[in-house]
Amino acid sequence: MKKLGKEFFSRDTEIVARELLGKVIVVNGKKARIVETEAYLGEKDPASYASKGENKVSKMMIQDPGRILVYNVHMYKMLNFVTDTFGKAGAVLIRAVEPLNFNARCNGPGLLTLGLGISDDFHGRSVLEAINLFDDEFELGEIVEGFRIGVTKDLDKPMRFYIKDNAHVSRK
DNA sequence: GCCTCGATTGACT
DNA sequence: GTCAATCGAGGCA
Repeated sequence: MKKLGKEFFSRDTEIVARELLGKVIVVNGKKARIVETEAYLGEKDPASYASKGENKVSKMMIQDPGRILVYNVHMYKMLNFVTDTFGKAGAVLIRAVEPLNFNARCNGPGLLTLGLGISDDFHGRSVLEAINLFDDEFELGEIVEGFRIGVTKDLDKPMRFYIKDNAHVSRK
């Protein structure tokens, strides 16, 4: 299996979000396949924290790519990967994964962090060190584009990507 | 310190 | 479809 490096994340957020589908994430000895992602862009994206000035999340979004970004919404943690180049805000939210060597519900951004044991400790650390991502040449089905879920102000462009007919994709 | 809000989820009508 | 649990961050004083 090929391990994903920093260069994978040093590209447009949208491209990274799309190509993250089907990749294998390994953390805490647990393996899961990514089946759903969303792209969050810079200042021009009203749903992105980067459009709300400087804060914990946006400061991480402009860091160098390949970092892990964790934040809270209600009582749940969200797992994101920082994308694009240093100084340019961008991040991909992992919305759903398919568990491979363990058993837990992971069909939602708040649930997969629970299932994988992601905590605030991961915030700011490198994808190359705290988490491993692999490309195992998985045969993707059709990729579906859609609008983001749960955001109050979305763009007029689809920023959500998921694998068609995958049972582990989050709700509706 | 106090108040509000949210990139959520699950239970309910 | 509606609603509440529950908590960190941000705004304000």
